Amino acid sequence: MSRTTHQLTPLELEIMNILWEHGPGNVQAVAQRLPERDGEPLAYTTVQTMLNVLHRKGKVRRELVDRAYVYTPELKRLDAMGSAVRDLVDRMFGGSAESLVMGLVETDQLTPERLKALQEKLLAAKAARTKGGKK
Amino acid sequence: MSRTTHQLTPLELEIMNILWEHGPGNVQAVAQRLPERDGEPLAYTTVQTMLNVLHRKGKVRRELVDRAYVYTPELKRLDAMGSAVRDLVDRMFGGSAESLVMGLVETDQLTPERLKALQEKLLAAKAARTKGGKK
DNA sequence: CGCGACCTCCTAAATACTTAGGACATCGAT
DNA sequence: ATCGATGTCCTAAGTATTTAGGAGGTCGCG
Repeated sequence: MSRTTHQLTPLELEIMNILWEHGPGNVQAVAQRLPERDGEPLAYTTVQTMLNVLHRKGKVRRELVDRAYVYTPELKRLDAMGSAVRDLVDRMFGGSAESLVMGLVETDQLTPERLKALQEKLLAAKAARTKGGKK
Repeated sequence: MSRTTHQLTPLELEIMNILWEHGPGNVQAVAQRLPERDGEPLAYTTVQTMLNVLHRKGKVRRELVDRAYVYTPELKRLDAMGSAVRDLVDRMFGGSAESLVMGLVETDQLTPERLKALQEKLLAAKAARTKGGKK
């Protein structure tokens, strides 16, 4: 067993983001939504190559529709988030998620006030889920 | 101008972590603290190369002591944290720090309860700082 | 003095990531 | 039937990252 996590590379992630946000699409759809690189868009074949890579790695599924393949995310966004965050927490914050949140505050990316509001919302949501809820 | 941020690569970060935690050190000190790779430690010269790279990039300063260079972090840990987190937030959470915290909870890396405790601590600290404090 | 220990610098090579061109197939329209 | 648009596959090359060997310098010791 080697690296089970197989973190997404930057460009792979950009493409997955497009698929997660706009739903399944073909090469053209993805290419159109990718932001330009130094004023020039990425070549069609470049995007295609990346989608191929993603497919080979099992991160997307594909299906022939008309002439072109339509790519659909296989990897769940939440799973990608989970491992990306875990990765950062391990590398940079000694494995402590709390440290990451503190870091967010210390580097002025989040104020304690906003954190409080968010936390209350999350707690409320959890309470609701526990009491009434369908899981 | 190209990439101003110049994110640290994984191995660069590992080395910076050692320097941040244990203070300035020479190649040997760093090499000893790096965990093994597939059962074998990294070669002395490999560590040296990395320290060279870090030096060329201005992330560390170095100073000849006796025979060997002693490397000292130039980049502040907080700055590295800041840009690593900002990077993740941008790539994965659409620029929203709150989304990152939510992600932490959704992926079971942090409970709302622990978040609450943390948030209270942070608010208290801030209040103290604002009222009495130095800084 | 010559040797081993220790260290630096230079250089190269393996791997991973990004980028993209060219060959070829198919469909629809001229 | 040919042409252009569109799409795939294969392949290669550029760049970044990681890994490490070899040449050569200096110091202390027998």
